[in-house]
Amino acid sequence: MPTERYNAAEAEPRWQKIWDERGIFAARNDDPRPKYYVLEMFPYPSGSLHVGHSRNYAIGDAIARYRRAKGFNVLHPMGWDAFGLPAENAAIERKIHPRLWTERNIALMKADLKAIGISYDWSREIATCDPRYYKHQQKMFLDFLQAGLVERRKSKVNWDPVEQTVLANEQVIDGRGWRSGALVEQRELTQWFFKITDYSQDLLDSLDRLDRWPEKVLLMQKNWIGRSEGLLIRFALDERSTPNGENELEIFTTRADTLFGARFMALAPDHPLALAAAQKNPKLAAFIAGCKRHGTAQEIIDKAEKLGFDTGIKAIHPFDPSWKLPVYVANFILMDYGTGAIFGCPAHDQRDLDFVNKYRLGNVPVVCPPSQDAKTFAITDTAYEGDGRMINSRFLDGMTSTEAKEEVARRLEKATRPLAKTQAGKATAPGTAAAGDRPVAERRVNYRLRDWGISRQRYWGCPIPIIHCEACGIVPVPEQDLPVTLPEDVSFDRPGNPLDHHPTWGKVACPQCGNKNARRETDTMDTFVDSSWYFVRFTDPTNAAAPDDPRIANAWMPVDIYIGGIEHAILHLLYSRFFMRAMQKTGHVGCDEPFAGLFTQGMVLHETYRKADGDWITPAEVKITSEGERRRATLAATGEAVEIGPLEKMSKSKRNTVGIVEIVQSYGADTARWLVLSDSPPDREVIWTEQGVQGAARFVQRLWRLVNEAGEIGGGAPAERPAQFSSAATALRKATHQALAAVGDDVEKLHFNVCVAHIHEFANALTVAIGDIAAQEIAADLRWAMREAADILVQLFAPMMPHLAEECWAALGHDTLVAQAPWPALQRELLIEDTITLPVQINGKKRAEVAVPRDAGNAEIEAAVLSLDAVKKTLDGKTPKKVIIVPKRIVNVVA
RNA sequence: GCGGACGUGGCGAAACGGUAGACGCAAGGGACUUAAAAUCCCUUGGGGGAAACCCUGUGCGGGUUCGAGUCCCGCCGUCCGCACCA
Repeated sequence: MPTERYNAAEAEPRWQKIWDERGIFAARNDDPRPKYYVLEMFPYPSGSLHVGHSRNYAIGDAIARYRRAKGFNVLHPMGWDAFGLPAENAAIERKIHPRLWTERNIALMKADLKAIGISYDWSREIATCDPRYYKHQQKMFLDFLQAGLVERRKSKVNWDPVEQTVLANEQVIDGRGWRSGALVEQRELTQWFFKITDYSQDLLDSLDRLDRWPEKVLLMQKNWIGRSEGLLIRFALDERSTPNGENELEIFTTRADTLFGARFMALAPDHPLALAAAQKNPKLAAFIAGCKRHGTAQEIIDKAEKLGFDTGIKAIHPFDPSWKLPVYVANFILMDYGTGAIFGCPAHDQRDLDFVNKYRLGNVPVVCPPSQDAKTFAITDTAYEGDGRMINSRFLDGMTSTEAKEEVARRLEKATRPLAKTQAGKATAPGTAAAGDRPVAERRVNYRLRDWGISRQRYWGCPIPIIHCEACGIVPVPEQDLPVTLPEDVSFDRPGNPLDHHPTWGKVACPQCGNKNARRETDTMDTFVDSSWYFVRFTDPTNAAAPDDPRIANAWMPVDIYIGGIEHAILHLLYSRFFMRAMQKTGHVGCDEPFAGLFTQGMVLHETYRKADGDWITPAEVKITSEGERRRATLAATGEAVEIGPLEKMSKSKRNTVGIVEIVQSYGADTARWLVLSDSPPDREVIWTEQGVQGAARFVQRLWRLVNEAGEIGGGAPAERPAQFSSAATALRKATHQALAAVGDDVEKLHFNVCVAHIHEFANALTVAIGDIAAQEIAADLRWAMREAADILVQLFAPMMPHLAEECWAALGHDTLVAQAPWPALQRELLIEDTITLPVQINGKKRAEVAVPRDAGNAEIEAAVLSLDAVKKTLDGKTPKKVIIVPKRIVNVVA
C-alpha cells in the first residue's frame, strides 16, 4: 500500500485550528470531575522562543494531555511575566515604549507556543503588566500592610551612581554596575519590605509536607532559611571605656560552650557602638570607611584578610567580673545576622583564629577532640570546630560540648543584670523595660532568611499604591482609586527612575487631609511579586472585583504539578510560598502551599560554533561534514573554517539556539517535542543534535507508515471483541497491553525517556507482527487485535506528538479527536503469563533459566531447578546449602 | 570552607537489592536501487572459542548480603547550591 509521507507542515496547523475552534482545552470551573492543575513557569516575554525553552512546555503538555485522557478536569493555562528591566533597556536602546516592546514580544512568543501545539486554555491568558492584573496586586499590598506583613524601613542597597538606581547583588560584577561599569556604593535607602521572616519557621517546617518536590530543592530552601539555635548573651561593658557610657553589648552565639575560650569581642563596621566610637576616633572612622568600600563579590570576600581595629572598649566576661575582653571592629562581622556582634573564640572558629594570629591575641583550646590528649592538645593555625570534652573551662570541664552549651544557657538564663542604661546594639525584648532586671542570656533561634525588599526604582513595574503626605505620613491609596496605573508618557533620556522625573504623575492630593502637595510613591514592586500569585489568578482570571474568588481558588489550588527550571529553586518558589500564606492571612485563599508537586527540568544543550575572529555562529549558518570519526564545520555561506566548541546551554549570547519557527517549518513540532522528551531523563540535560532531530523525524514517518499498515489489516475487523483469540493474536494483544501498562506508569513518574523507549519497543513488536502475517489469510480475531494495537499505539504517543496522533487517529477511521479520547482500559489478565521463565543463579551468578508454571510452589520450582544440567554439574551430587526462591523473580542455588 | 548530587559501552541512557547495558544515536556489514536518498536485515562492552558456551566488566579500595550498578564506610573525579551566617 503506497502511503504518502506524513506532511507535518500541512497537518499541524490544521489540527491546531480544529482544537482551537472546538475549544477543547478550556477548563470549566464547575466541571464535577476531579481537578488537575498543571502549570509551567510562565515566561518573561523576551522575544521569540527557541527549542531550549520548549522543553518545559513539552513536558507540561504531555502531562496535561495524559491527565485529560485519564478523566481529570485539567487546568493548563499560560501567561506572561511581563514587567521587568529588559523592557526598559529596550526603551533606552531602541527608543520603543516598554509596553509596545512587551506586547510585540508577547505576540511573537504566543505564536511560537501555538505553533508547537501546546494544549493551553488561552481564554485564561494573563499578563502581569495589565492594569486588570496589577490592580489586585496593589489591593493585596494594602491588605498585607494592614495585616502587618509590610514594613517600611532603611536598608543597605547596592547603588549605581551613574544609572541612579538600586542594583540586585547579581547585577554587581566585581564591585561595579553591570551596565554602567561604575563603582557601586553602599547606600541606606528607605524601602518597602514584605515580612517573610514572620514565616521563617513555618516555611521551614512545611517543607516536610512537600513530598512531591525534588529533595535538592527542599534542601536548598532549608539552607536558605538557615535556622540555627543559640544563645543571645548580654555582655557588660566597662562604662569607663565606652564612648557615651554604654554598658551593655548583645551578641549571638551557637557555641556558648566555648565561652571560656573567648579572647576578644568584635563588632560589625556598621554596628551602632562602632559608629558611636568612630565619632570620637577619626582613625576608627577611617577604618570603617575602608571596610565599606569592599564589594560583595565572592572572590573578594574569599581572599579578604581578616582586619580589625581595637576600639579600646572593654567587655566583661559573664562568668568572671575581673576578666576583660578587648572590643574590636572587624571587617568579617555582618550587621544583618544575629546582633552584628560576636565574642571571638579562636581555638574553635577558623575566622577568629585567623584574626588572633594576625593581632597576636593568642588562643586557649576549651574543647578537646576525642582522639587528643587534653594535656598536650594545642591549636596553631587550624581551629577545631567539632565536638569533644570541655577543658580549661572551670565548672564545664569534663562535660561534652552539648552538655556545656546547656549548662551555660541554664546559668546565664538565671543570672540577671540591670537593664542597660544605654543600649548598644539591637534592642531585643521591647516592652520589658519596666521589669528592671533582665536575664544575662536568652535562648534564641536565628535565621539566615532576610525580609524581602520589594522596592525598585524603575518604571516598568507595578506601582506601590501609597501616597506620602507631610501631615498624614504614609497614606494607602483608597481602594476605589485602584489601580494606580503607570503613566504612558515617560522618557528614558536621563538616568534614574522615569516616574521621579514625570512632571505630573507623582503629584496628588492626600486622600486623608486633602493636602494638595502630597506625593505618590514612585518605587515600583520587584517583579518577583508579580509572579508570586499568578497561579491563583489563573483560577479566575477575569474577576474584576478581587484577585480571585476564594471558593474557585480553593477548588483548583494547589497546583498539582509545577514545571520549571532549577534556577528558581529558591527565590521564586520561596516568595510564592510566602505570598500564599499572606493571601491566606488576608482571606484571599484557604491554603498555604501553592505547589503540591514540583518538577525541575534540565536544560537543552547544543554545540557552539566560533569563527577564527571569535564571533559566535548560529547552528543554522554552519555546515557540518564528517570524515569517518572526525567532524568538521564550515560557514555555509563562505566555506570559512569554523571551530566546533563544547556543549553549552542554548543561549542568545553563545548563539547556539535553534528557533521554534525554523524547526517547526522543516521538521514539525512533534519532531522537536519528541526529541526534547526522548534522549535524557527530563530532569537532566538533553543534547540537541542534528542526528537527534533526524532520528525523531524518521520515527515520526515510521509511526505514520506503521499505523497505516496496521490500520489496513485491522480495517476489516469486527466491531465486537471476538470471544477467542489465536496464539498470534494473543501475543500481539499481550505486547499491546504490556506497552499500555508501561507507558502509563512512565508518564505518571514523568520518566518520558523511558516512555519513549517503551513506545519504540511496541512499534518494533508491531512491525514484527505485521511482517509475520503479511502473506497469510488474516483471521477476524487477528484483525481485531491489530486494530486494537494501532489505536492504543496512537493513544500512547498522543500526549507527546499530538498532531501526528490526530492524523493517525483519523486515518484509522475515527471521527473523534484523540485529544478527547479516554485513556485505553488496561486488560491486566493479558499481562499474566501461564508459564514464567526464571533466571537461575548458582552462588549469585546467572547460569541457567527455568520455565515453570506461574502458580508453581517453591517445592516444584526447587525440583525443576535441581534437575537442570548446569545445576547438577556444579553440585556434583552434593546437596545445596540453600536454595533461595524469590517469587516470580529469581532462583539462587548456594552450593 | 559548608552542604548536596552524580560517576554504567564510541555517545545519550535502562535496570522494585534479583538475568547489567532495554531503547535510541553513531559506526561497520549486507539487501533493494543505474545511482543516491528513503526503507529493510545483521553485528557492535572487553577477552577466549568453530560452536554450545566460558572468563571478565557499572571510577578506586573495603564491608553488609544467598545475591550489590543499587545499601554502608573510606578515597579519587565531575557537577550544582550556599558562603566571613558567629
